[in-house]
Amino acid sequence: MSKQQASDQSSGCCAPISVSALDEAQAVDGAAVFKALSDPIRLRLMSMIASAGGEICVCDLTGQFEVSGPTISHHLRVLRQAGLVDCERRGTWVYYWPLPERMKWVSALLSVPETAIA
Amino acid sequence: MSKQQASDQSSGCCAPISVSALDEAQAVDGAAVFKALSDPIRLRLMSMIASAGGEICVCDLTGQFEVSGPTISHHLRVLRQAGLVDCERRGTWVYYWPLPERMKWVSALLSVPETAIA
DNA sequence: TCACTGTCTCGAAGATCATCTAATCAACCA
DNA sequence: TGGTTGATTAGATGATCTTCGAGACAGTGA
Repeated sequence: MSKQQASDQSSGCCAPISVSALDEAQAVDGAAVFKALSDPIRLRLMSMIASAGGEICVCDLTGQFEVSGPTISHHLRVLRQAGLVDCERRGTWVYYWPLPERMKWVSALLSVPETAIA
Repeated sequence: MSKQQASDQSSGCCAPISVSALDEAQAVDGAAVFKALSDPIRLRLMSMIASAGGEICVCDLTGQFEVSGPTISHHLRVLRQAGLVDCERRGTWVYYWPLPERMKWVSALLSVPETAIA
């Protein structure tokens, strides 16, 4: 598990898109993260994982949605491949936790400096 | 033009997803904005519009991409429907500008407070 | 070893999306 | 009025995505 990882542009952050335009590679990487968050179920999963204060068991996630287990598992894999979360099996259960660096990177991409508003 | 507007949750911002979990309505609204940004072409369009320092003509956008004019027009409509940009025809040309409030709302949704990292 | 629980993978069906060409609309100019 | 240019809309097509059921895998406990 947690073998595959998104391309590693998550650390060195680039300027917000409101300051300088993205090049194509940055756009492809950014779009992949936004695509991972573009489903209401995935966004709620991400939000539940991120607000859990550490980590959260899959069994605590599945019950919150009206879709089947395999579907939740699929959505979690998409979030994992986008580099937004990671996971680990411990005994019977699998635990997920957020990767804040990646979230900060995406958030900064969209941030609007005060100087850019006026 | 600029008739249709995204549902108006763009002003009053909710807590970041790393602080409290989203309810379903917030997730649907947020996912719609992320979906609009989930295509590399749309993300670059958004970035070019946001970094133009005011507004930008469609004719300055179309030439930057290897897809046809109607395709660019389609992507711009998606950004418009997500409430991320607005536009106006002036004479022969159509100009687009960013809506920073919406961008700030999305950015804040993903922001990671320092207290939440430790 | 065997049964059971929790989670993931696989393959298929239906829905949605990106893109194109052709046609239309809006503004300008001769 | 008719021609030209810039941009959007309409309709079609191929690709991608969401979801499910069935089955496989990992771990626990009798």
